[in-house]
Amino acid sequence: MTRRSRVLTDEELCDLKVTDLAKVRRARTRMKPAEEVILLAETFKALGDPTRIRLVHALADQELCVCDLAASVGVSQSAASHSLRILRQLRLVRSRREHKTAYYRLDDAHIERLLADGFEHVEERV
Amino acid sequence: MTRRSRVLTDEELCDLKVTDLAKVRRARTRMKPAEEVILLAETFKALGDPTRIRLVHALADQELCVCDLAASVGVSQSAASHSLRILRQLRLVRSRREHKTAYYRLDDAHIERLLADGFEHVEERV
DNA sequence: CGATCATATGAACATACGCTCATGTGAGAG
DNA sequence: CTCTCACATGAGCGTATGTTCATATGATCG
Repeated sequence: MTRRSRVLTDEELCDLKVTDLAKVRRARTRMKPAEEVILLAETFKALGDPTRIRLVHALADQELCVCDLAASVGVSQSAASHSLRILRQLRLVRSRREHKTAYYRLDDAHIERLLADGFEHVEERV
Repeated sequence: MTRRSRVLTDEELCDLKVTDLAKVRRARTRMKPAEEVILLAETFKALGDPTRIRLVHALADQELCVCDLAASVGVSQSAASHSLRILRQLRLVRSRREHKTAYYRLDDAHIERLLADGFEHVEERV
């Protein structure tokens, strides 16, 4: 999903100049494993779209079915469904079926906090 | 930067079926203004890339200059500089100049929390 | 069975993205 | 002044993204 984002090999890294080797070593030691970094990037990327922000924000308050979500955020049913699939694959939302209807809600409490932190950050910029 | 993400007009919305009008009204009332939503989407999109996640994570710990950042996250100086500009434009990082060197650090404490929340979320998925 | 409803999915299109490569800029050193 | 250093930026590339349109799925009803 996310670009392969190749990290330079050690050999290629030798071409890069460094001014403070201790700091670089420290940063590289602390670095999270590639798998986690990539998964987190995919998660943020999933939230990096106004429609999906609106979907998640709408679900922070109440459970909604697909057609009500589409109407709430102002996109077609198809567009809502495509976006919800992306959010579902990244465990940002989950759905349950009741008869013919699929009800969506946030997957866990982290998501709401992530969104709230984000809004808090942008609201400082008026 | 982020796609225009047009929200359907009221007229187009009439074509959408709704199962619970009260819930839809509630969601639409609670919805954040478009400007904030778009800015937040741009912010998450900026974090939606492994290289920029690594840059921000490296800066959570210490101030670093561009060449040390490039070496820390394993990309070329040019790629690091391009990515840093995006993070700077969204007020995720800020830089100061000292002689010929540009030192970067996180712009505020929110960013570190946003990243920590994100890692906490993905770490639950092993 | 066939018809309908709510949702999911595939193809296709225009646009956006992240990297590399080449070059620009501005401060310091000689 | 020229040269170098650390960084910034523009062009161009292959690829990824978000939407629409058309169609598929799967449950419910007559």
